[in-house]
Amino acid sequence: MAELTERAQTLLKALTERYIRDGQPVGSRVLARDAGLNLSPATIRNVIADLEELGLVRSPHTSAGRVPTVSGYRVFVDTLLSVQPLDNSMVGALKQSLDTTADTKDLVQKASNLLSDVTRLAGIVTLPQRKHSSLQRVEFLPLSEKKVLAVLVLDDKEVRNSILNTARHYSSAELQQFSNFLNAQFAGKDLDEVREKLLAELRETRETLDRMMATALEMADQVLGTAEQGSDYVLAGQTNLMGVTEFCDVGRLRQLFEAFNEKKEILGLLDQCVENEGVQIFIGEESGYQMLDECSLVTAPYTVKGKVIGVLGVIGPTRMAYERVIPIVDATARILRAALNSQD
Amino acid sequence: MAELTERAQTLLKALTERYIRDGQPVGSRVLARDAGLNLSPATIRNVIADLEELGLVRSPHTSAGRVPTVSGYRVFVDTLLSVQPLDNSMVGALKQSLDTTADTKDLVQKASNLLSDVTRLAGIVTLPQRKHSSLQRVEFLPLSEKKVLAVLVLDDKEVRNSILNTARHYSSAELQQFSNFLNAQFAGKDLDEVREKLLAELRETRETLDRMMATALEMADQVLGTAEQGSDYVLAGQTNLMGVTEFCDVGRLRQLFEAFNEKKEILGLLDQCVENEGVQIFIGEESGYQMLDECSLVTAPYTVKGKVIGVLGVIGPTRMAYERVIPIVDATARILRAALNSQD
DNA sequence: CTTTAGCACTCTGACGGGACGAGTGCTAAC
DNA sequence: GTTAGCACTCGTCCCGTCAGAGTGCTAAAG
Repeated sequence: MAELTERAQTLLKALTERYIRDGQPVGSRVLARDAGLNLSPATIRNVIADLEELGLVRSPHTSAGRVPTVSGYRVFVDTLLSVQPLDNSMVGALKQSLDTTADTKDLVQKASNLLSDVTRLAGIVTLPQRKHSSLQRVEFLPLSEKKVLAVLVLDDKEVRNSILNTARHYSSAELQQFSNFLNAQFAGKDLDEVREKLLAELRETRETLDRMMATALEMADQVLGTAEQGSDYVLAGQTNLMGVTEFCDVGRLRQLFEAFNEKKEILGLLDQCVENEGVQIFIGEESGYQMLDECSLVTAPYTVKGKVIGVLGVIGPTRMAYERVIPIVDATARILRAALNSQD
Repeated sequence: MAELTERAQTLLKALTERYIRDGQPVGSRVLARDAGLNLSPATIRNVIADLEELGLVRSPHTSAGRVPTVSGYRVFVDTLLSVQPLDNSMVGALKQSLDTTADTKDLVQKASNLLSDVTRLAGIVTLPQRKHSSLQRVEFLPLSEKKVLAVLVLDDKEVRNSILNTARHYSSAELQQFSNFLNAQFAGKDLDEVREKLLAELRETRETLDRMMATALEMADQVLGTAEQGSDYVLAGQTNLMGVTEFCDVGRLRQLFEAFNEKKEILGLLDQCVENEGVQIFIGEESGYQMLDECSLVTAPYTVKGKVIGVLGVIGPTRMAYERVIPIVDATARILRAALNSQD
């Protein structure tokens, strides 16, 4: 692949940019004017023919211009693209919209909106994976005759409560005891570590027949069960995709939206981006999911305390303005990280 | 309007049903076969001409069949419609999917999914209006140096927490005092009543300079502020609408989806249904919102302890199977009410 | 007076051909 | 290596035609 001549590269770049701009197959004539090289259309045609040979462009039909293929886009984003640095006012604006006072869920929602607003495409942000976060404390409050409210504090920004149905009534004092016991045992530990120890203790304690501890542990187990939600994401700005000419067909659009509802597959795809540091791009069928056929996905992971805990990105047509979208996704990831890490 | 002859009614009914069934303008020939009356197409045409005069049907173009107008639909649903009673197995299935263990938010989400799944249209459920519900208790927990977690228990199913940023650190003991004080004062009272008393006390207490009480009240005020979210709704199954032939145009579809995102207008519409007991129907432009032009909305309010606290319903094309949708909406409202009222 | 048959009329949608424009590939000349 | 010229191929747009569906009207039958 590296044996593309400089000229061929320039032309592929010009062609792709042009096609991204106005969505029409690009002919040799416009390319001659557009590319800056002082060449006649005929020469251009020769070079383009080579590109076609290599599978980087193709023509939709005999006498139309050329359109980048998936490989063409790949080369374009990997080696030809000149990303526009984000101007500072933009960064400021982004930062401002993600004020740090909100809780995690809010932040994620806002980040998603932000991405979709700024790119005019669909924004997607996974909820932070909390299984590696530590348990700060647990509280139990009596709610009614046979209901107990469990409050799980994960960190400064993340609190979850769940309602437990109990076999009998528990008094405030009893519950307080439970809380104290559990906090002494588990506070500060990782959630999955807690889970593990919990099960071990549960087995052991059953044998020693310490009713109170057993109950406390069972309760804790229940809470963790409900708290350990599967991963999920927040999507925003799907309607933006309806403006895109590629999806003028309702059938296509429907497929896409149904994929969004399914979540499983999209999540699988997003999971692949977790390892990769920095911006990652899936173009069209590269994703392996054919409902994202004419879509590209631009993602970046975000971290808390150095650990990657989620992914955010933008979904749009393959024909999207990568040079604009990439820095935006990148910046948003950094800003979200900053917002999540701020401990004020 | 009541001066429709029996025959005209029968024909309008047959025509509407037929049109709902297959979406094509209905001609006199099919109507002659379909309506059960033993009349020739020619006779039918005369009657239909009268209906057109009355504005109940219209033809899309000169030599097409007829289509019901909004007024036509109105007459149809108000006086001609024979709603199918829901068979019991269906009711059972509905009940089952709304198990009562979930919390309010979950229930609402599930109800919405249910509506959309069963009707194959879009389901919509407003979140319960909680401003008339009573405050069961308040708890404050220290979270970190200058953060306090406030837990607001509204009732057995509804717990909210919010994180307060405080001016200085408060100890567990202090916070416990606050909780006790507030619970003594306000537990069991309506939320807006609490709010009112709170403001009054706040003024008074400032003068007496009781620092502790003042702080407690201020905190409570903050919590109430965050807890009193504006009304909102949960929508499900929008993708179902993409299968509907009426919305084959992406532009239309987009308008509709953007209206869903706006929420304000839809909420305004739903609010109108709160007063009305039982199922209410908006057909097409009747709603007054032109983004719902070719849509109908079938709603029913749901209650808790006798008070209407929300609305649920279905959004679909005017050409929807009312006789099926109406009982489903009705039943779902009852089932949701049962689920919300169960106090086990 | 109501119902019906017959008929002319109108409109839509599908099909097909011709003109046009865009763009290519090839060849031969620079 | 580059370019101009030219024949060729498609896709699109614009009719004109034709069949089908359904109407409105009129005149006859019940």
